[in-house]
Amino acid sequence: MESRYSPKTIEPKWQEKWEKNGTFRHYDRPEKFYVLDMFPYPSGFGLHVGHPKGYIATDVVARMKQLQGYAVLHPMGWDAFGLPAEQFAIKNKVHPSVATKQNIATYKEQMHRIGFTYDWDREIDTTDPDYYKWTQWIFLKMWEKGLAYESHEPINWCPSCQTGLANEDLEDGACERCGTPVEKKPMRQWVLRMTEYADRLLSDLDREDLDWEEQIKEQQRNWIGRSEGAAVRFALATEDQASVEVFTTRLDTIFGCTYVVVAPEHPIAEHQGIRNRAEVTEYIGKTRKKSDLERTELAKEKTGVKLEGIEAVNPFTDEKVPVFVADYVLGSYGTGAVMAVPAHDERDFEFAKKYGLRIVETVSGGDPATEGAFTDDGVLVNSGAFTGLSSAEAREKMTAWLEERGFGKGTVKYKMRDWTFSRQRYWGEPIPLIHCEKCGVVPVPEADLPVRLPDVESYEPTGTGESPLADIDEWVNVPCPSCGGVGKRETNTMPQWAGSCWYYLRYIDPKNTESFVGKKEEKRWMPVDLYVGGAEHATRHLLYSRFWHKFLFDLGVVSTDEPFKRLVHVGLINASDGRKMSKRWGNVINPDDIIDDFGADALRLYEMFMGPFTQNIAWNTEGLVGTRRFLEKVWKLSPETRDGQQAMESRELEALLHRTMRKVTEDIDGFRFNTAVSGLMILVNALEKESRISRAAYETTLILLSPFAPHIAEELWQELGNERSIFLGSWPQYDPEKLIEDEVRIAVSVNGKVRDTFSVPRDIPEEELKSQALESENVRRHMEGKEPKRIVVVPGRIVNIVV
RNA sequence: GCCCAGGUGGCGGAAUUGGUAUACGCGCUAGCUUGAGGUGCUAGUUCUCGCAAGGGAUUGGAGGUUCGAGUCCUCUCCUGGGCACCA
Repeated sequence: MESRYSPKTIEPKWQEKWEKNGTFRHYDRPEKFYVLDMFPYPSGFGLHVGHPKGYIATDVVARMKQLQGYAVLHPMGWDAFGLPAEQFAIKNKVHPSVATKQNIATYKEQMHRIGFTYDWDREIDTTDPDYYKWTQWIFLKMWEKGLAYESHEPINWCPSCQTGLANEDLEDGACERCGTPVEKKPMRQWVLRMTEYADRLLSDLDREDLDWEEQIKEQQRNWIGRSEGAAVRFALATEDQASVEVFTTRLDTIFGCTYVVVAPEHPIAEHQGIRNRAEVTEYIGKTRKKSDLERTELAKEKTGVKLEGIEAVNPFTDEKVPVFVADYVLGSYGTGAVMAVPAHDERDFEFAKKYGLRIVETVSGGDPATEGAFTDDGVLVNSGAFTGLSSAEAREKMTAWLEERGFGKGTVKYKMRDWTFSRQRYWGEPIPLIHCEKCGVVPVPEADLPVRLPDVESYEPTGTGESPLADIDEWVNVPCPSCGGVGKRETNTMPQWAGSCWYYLRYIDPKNTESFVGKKEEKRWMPVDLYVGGAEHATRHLLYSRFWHKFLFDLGVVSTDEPFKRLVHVGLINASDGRKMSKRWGNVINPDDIIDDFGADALRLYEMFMGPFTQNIAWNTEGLVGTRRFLEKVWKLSPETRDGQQAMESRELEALLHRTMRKVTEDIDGFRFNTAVSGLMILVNALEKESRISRAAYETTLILLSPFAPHIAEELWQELGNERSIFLGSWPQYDPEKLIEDEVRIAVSVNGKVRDTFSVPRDIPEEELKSQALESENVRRHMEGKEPKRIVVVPGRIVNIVV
């Protein structure tokens, strides 16, 4: 065989054969392995070389797992609802589904060329009514259980996208999509009670069978933001016996509370007893107009207004303290009111200085007069009966004291908010509810699902808090399913993240019309054994889907309470200039071009070899030369060596072969693809130097290579005369006995510095090793005639002579 | 400010977990091959002194533990990511 290595011919050939023969659909094997990628949003720009990195990794794993005998489920689909398709529709007056279909076709074609093992019979598309029917169904279940509620609280509003946003959709107080600063806007919206699950979302992160990277778990912990503290009721010194409940994590400092602050949204700011009403109203009006960004970043200078005529009573001291309204207190966290302790809180300290308020030290350790607030724990002073206790003891005793007297109780608060779930846009799942004048909110009956997205004249957002759907009278006006009276459909749609909350369940049983997933199928495949995707989803998709999954678990329709057993995040591939790959910078590299020049196998190998998988890395097309050269080397390995004779490997080469079996297996399992590839390179370099290789060794090498470079491996495999696919063979298992080499290289060091090395038989006695070490000329020179004080021998490694 | 991750050749990066630092690959240098290209082949390549043998230095920096430290401990500097007036 003298043919040249031509990926252009062999790659499409095998892709087609695998697909036709169902090479990767062996679902009846006893042991299952479910390996999942975060499915992409099919944008109009197509894939760049960064996108497939994670897909290649899961494909490598999927291929190895299949060779190891598992039934492997490896599906792909499209998270296709979202703003870009809608914006494209507005501009070009085509239905978003048209552009979406085109984009999906492009993505799919690009993916095909890379040679993935996806089962396209299980392909799903979140915008398909047969799919979103079940997204709507799950929403209705949540509504039934009281987890979806209508709210009129001010929400994040992006004036450019003209839609409400969830907290998770913000980046530094701006819209994550378009960068426009977000405003607070009171608006009717649907909200999911995610906080109900906060404690479980947090504590289950510590489950031992949840094999997630610490980094991602930590991000979720921070996002959920659990604080233990106390809610304390401060009575108001007013006639109506009103009170303000504050939340604090530092109850131990309460004797130093010299005022109380409420957020501008707090109802007490409307209290009748306020004498400077005009001033307060003006202040609140001003803060309302500020964006979150302004309220945080720019408001370094704290502002506030004293509520004249209102005083709060500290339950511990019976002392009356003034009450302020100030926007450094957030209405959306805790109780929207805090007890201010300037001596032990930096924010309160700053505010107190500005407004000339008293500063009372109650924890020793600092000096408020000279050093500012002392925020550490310490020993209590000026704290009545609690003086002398440590902060921790005091918190415990003071909480008990509160609870006995009914002034408050120990509480836990979370930073995470409920999920603002409605969008005032077109291209999303319609929320399947009907507003009836008589019955209120009525769910669309299950039999009437899906509620399909109707065609509209204009996709333009209305900006009124309703979606463009509101203009379609014949769609909006429906009889109430409950009383038959006049009803109007809910016109808000679900957010981009809805469809991805449960898609991994649909792959398991994608054609089921009776249920979102069959019970038997669900039990067979869940949980997902390996999930790979971008770290940017740590506090969004990965939180949302855990929330939905736990809900489905409580509902009894799924059998696991965590969806993803093992999670690994993929490091980004940036452009060679270090920036993100983007149309905007003109630095995008298309995988099609790389495949044209180097082949899919070279691309796959390179992306795995570039560097540690989870790390961000800059693209470098020059590097592909190396993986292409490597494949050429593999290609040439065959002619001289496949002579049908029973060649025998040297003990040394055999050891290398078995070490490589172990290395490649363990490295793939551990996501150390870069070192797995380098191990393969070392093996091939060694084989290249041999005049003859046994068929067994050659086949083993091909199998080890096959997950990374499947096309060339399959081609060479079948060149050998094998008729079944290489991927229907079995993964090699190393023999621990053969890992060990007979000869070992020993280093000799004098005082820790290596002075010589020599080879000895592995089981040489220690004494002999010592004497051989002392014979070395160079070693003796460095001993300078001195007697060894001590000789440390590490068998098989090193002899260190101490003089 | 808080929480993660990480600093190793010209570059991407290895290092059996305390035992020969710089594997593997890119690039570079020299040579071969080709009409010409390089996605071909051979040799060399941490820096530094030396013709060589060999010496010295070196894993962001400073200390420490140890026969022995990239790896462990203390302090410190820098980079990337996340959170951030969360009481």
